[in-house]
Amino acid sequence: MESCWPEHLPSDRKKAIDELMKGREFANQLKAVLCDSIGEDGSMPAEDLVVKILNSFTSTLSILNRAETDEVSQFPASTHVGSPCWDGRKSEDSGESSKSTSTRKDRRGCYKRRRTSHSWIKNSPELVDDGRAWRKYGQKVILNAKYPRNYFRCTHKFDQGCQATKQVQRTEEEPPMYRTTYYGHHTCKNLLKASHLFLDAPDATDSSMLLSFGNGRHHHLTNKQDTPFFSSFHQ
DNA sequence: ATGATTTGACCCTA
DNA sequence: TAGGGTCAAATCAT
Repeated sequence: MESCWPEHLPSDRKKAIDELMKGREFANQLKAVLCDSIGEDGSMPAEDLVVKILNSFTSTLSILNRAETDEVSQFPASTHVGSPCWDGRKSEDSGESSKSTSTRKDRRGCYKRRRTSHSWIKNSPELVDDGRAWRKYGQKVILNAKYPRNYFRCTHKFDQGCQATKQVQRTEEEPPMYRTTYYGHHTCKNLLKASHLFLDAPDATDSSMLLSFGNGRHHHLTNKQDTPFFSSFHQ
């Protein structure tokens, strides 16, 4: 498998940083070129794109630099040994048996600190499809929040080891507002859905970017999965 | 049959 | 200990 990142190779990291700095420099130059050639009408999607690229470079560089100093012990050493580096939870090699309380206890130490990982927030009045395949894995009622928070991970977490997750929470503002907090970057190859977006052919049956927002811990719905979804494409 | 969602329990951090 | 993040069995949808 090509799952684990070469995080323990400082020389590779240096090279990666070097390459990223070069890339950022090139993006800067590209931006300058674009600024020269773009008209005065104010709309410059290309420059917008460049800005995003630059932000991406900058973020990645800061992640790498930070990791060099204080994220050395981000992952428990045991997770690198003989188990998938992205989780290492399934350590019950004794087959099933489970059911006992001891299997739950095995989760000890498996959580990572959220604070140290890179994140960014996106607010939107609608639930917009970001072109990625997400899988909902949890929902929590948050203190002092009117709406529950929804937790998503990348669908390819286990088959490609993609670490990306996101949280979506509706704010209490009058025009409904959805705050999406992204954690980590996608390392998976997931271009199928993205191309679907550009084709603008939602097929009506596969608008898989669906989020649910109940009013609390229990949805007061007639049926369990009657109407718990909002389609991001319905306008 | 397979994959996604729901939801209560578990576990970690502050 | 409370609040929040994650797991995983049960359930639902395709």
